[in-house]
Amino acid sequence: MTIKNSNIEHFKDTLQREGLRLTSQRIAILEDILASEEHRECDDILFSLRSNQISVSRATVYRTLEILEKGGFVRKMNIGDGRFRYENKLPKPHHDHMICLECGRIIEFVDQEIEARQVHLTKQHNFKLVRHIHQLFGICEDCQPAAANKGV
Amino acid sequence: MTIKNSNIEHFKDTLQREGLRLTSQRIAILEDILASEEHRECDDILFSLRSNQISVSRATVYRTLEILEKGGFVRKMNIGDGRFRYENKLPKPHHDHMICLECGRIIEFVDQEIEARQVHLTKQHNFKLVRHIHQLFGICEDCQPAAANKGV
DNA sequence: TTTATATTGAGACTGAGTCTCAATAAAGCA
DNA sequence: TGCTTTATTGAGACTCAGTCTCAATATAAA
Repeated sequence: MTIKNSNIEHFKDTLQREGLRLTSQRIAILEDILASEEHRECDDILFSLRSNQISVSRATVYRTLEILEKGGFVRKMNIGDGRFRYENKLPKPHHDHMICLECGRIIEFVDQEIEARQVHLTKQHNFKLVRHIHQLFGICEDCQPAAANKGV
Repeated sequence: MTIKNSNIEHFKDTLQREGLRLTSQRIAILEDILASEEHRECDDILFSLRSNQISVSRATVYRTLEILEKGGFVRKMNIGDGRFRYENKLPKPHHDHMICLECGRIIEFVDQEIEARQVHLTKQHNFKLVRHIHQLFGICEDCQPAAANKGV
């Protein structure tokens, strides 16, 4: 069985457990997300589907993204510009993001020391850690000459 | 000179440097923010002003918040719910936030090891760090019994 | 004062995301 | 296979935070 098919099977199980139905739209959206490594917003996914001659409504994309997020297939993230982005979460271990302020490029990172400090700090406050966001904003390698010319 | 007055003076300088005018609305908004230690959204500030019989339009609050943010008087933050919050930044050293998913309470924290690791990680990627967001979401001490009853 | 122009307020507008509801399509069952 | 129940879909109305417009007003400098 291919990885893709095993994901579809896993999705099927998730839906069944929740009393939800397996529809062609839901499968198309999941497949589109599995095929991308980007951090996309809803409309990016919608247009990607359309470019493959798959017509799904915006409402259905939002609804399906919610199911996929709850099921752990997708990670919903917010880089502070007021819009949400979604990334394929399936084969990936936990990571955080560096975000280039010039070009929007996203670099993933993970650091065990930081993870450990977070646990330590929350314990100090008797705070039960559920999840976290850690985003480093700056200028990526490729944009540094350009940014310097603009006086950043 | 009081701390409050020195802040107003500082604000006056900032405005002058930018060719902006000192208006009663701008002073009222700055004073309201200086008087609060909370992480508030625009409307909270607006209603706080109104409760002091100060009438300012929403547009002016947004416009002034932008000036205050650029001038380093205010920190604009996003806790992932699609709305922006503003906090008085003046007397405060840098810090990050733990956010209670139950009650919305915000606990400030700072950790030098994490700060150092961030610098280290960005250097590895030749990424020029400008600012960062680090938010720990979970259940605060006070909400843990309540959350347990709800099966969280 | 007078003048030039920055600022304000009211409300129109924008855009991401949600909701509504009639039409459609899964899924279980006979 | 066809029938029935009910979850899902699509289109577009709606919401809500935040932005923009523009005439009226207020500031600052002369």
